[in-house]
Amino acid sequence: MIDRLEFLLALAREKHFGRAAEVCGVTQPTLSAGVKQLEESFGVLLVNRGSRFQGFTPEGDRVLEWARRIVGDARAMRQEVHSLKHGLAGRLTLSAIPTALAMVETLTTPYRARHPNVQFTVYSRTSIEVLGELENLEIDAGLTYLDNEPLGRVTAVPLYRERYRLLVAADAPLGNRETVTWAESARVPLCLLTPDMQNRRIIEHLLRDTGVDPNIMLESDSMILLYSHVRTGRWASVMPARLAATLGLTDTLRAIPIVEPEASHTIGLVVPAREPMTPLTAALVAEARLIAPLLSD
Amino acid sequence: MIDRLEFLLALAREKHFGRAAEVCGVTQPTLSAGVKQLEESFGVLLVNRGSRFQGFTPEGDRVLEWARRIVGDARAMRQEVHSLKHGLAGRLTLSAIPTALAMVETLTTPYRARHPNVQFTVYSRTSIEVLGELENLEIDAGLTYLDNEPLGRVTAVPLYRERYRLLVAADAPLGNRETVTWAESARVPLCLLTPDMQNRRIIEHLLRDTGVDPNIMLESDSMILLYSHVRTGRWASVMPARLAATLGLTDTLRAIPIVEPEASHTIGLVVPAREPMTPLTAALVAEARLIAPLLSD
DNA sequence: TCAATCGATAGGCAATTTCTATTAAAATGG
DNA sequence: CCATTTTAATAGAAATTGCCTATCGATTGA
Repeated sequence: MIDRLEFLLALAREKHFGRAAEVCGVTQPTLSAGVKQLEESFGVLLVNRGSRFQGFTPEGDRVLEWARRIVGDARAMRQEVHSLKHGLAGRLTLSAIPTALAMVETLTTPYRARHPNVQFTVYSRTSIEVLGELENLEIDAGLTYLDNEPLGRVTAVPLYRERYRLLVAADAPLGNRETVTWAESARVPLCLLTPDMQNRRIIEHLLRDTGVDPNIMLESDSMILLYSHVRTGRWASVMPARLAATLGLTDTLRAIPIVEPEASHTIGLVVPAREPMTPLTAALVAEARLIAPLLSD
Repeated sequence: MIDRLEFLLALAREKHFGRAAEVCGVTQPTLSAGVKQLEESFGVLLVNRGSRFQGFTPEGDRVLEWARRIVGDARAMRQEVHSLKHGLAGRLTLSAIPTALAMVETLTTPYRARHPNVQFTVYSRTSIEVLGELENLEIDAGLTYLDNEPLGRVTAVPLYRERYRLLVAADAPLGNRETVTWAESARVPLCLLTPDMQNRRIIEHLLRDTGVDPNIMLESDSMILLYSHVRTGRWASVMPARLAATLGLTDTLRAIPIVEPEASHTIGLVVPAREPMTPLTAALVAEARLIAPLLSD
């Protein structure tokens, strides 16, 4: 029964019988049969098919909702019983938006000190993907913006506020300034994240609000790629202050506060809104609540 | 998996492998094997055994807690999907304390008018049993005292307050009075419920508080039995006002308010504290909220 | 029209589940 | 103290279920 519900969850995120089967580690006929058995046991069609996956029926959507809950509870149960016997152990899977990747360490390092047997998997994802994966129980927690997109059924712990800096060589134009305006920044050729990233949309919005068309020379979904370009002193970028600080500034590279306006956005930990949480997730939320005051400015 | 968790729930309430198996419709070796498989899959012993059932281990208690939740959710899911297709249908199982049995009708009659395809099973139980059955998901809802024993993990809807009357023949001693005191009632030979019933304990307490040792001539767990005795005019009893009214008074039988003190206790609907509830249960709670104002005095 | 994609179906093998029958251990009762 | 009863575990057989490979039919797109 629970296996079948997992089939349904996989189908919801893959929207494709074959791929969903692969994710579940079974063959496509097995997954098809599993879904069909669910349908027979409920006496209702759950999936609209027409030689290909065409989404769920209304009943299917409801079952999906229950499946998330039941599968989540079953996992939490296993984890809790295991923790009772062997202490906190297992793997925490996180997804973080690229600009928050460098902050993950502030959570994982103290967590590991407390619970040395917990392993981590961290993905770099867009904020939309983070929420989708959270919804489908693909990940245990996410690090993303709390104050923009609607978050859905999650528990959120604010961690810090993202503020923006112009990263630019000291000898380049604007390189000697104490502050720059968004309008000035918009005139500099920039390296930014790709447009599917919310950080890019936020920054591009702030730049365009000045009435100037920004000049985006290079875009990537990798912060390392952006930084390695900026480090040469021949490119510039806009990035969150904490990230710039973490990446380290050379004497030729400056991170200049951008004003007018001094924009900021809240970044936080998001976990599925389940009560009770899995022990691993609960410990992560506890850790986040502990370190949040140390990060706020 | 879910079947195994049901085994565990049955074992929790029967405290006996054989009987639990029977309840689940399998043989004893099957249930034994099921529990053992759960233990193996968790890597922890769940049940203390020594040639007979000796309760659960701490881990077993935790798994039991999760099992209640998961099994409850699985049932709710089935019911909800069925309701989406065929409207509210199925069977609602209730347990009520004997003095509340006559009030069940005020809930079931309007419920049935709204949802004609729902069937009912109603048990007469002690208040302790009601809460136990609720805990183990044996019943969908209960009618019992809300203000005495601790209720546990339930949602409660107050319905009415139980007030006490001396049921006595008009030509018997005290039969002509407008009110009687508890002290006076304690001197009349009475028919009451058996001492395992909370109503009996409440009334006996009120009687004894006067300093008089009550004279309880006959006891039974059946209100019908008590009433049929009192109807002869040769016996007396103490019972809730609403119950006396429902049973009907003859011209030779009177229900006299008992004062000093004018005691009362709240009776209400209790359902498992689950969010969301099963559709059948949710509709019952809605009905209870509707009729509660009509019953309060 | 032809190839590719996608999901359903058929048939066979393997794993699992469940049953009956029996055993071992403990509790009960004379 | 011994015989009987009760209780749960075990062994082995039978049935069921689950999953895989191979294939088909339908749809899509070139």
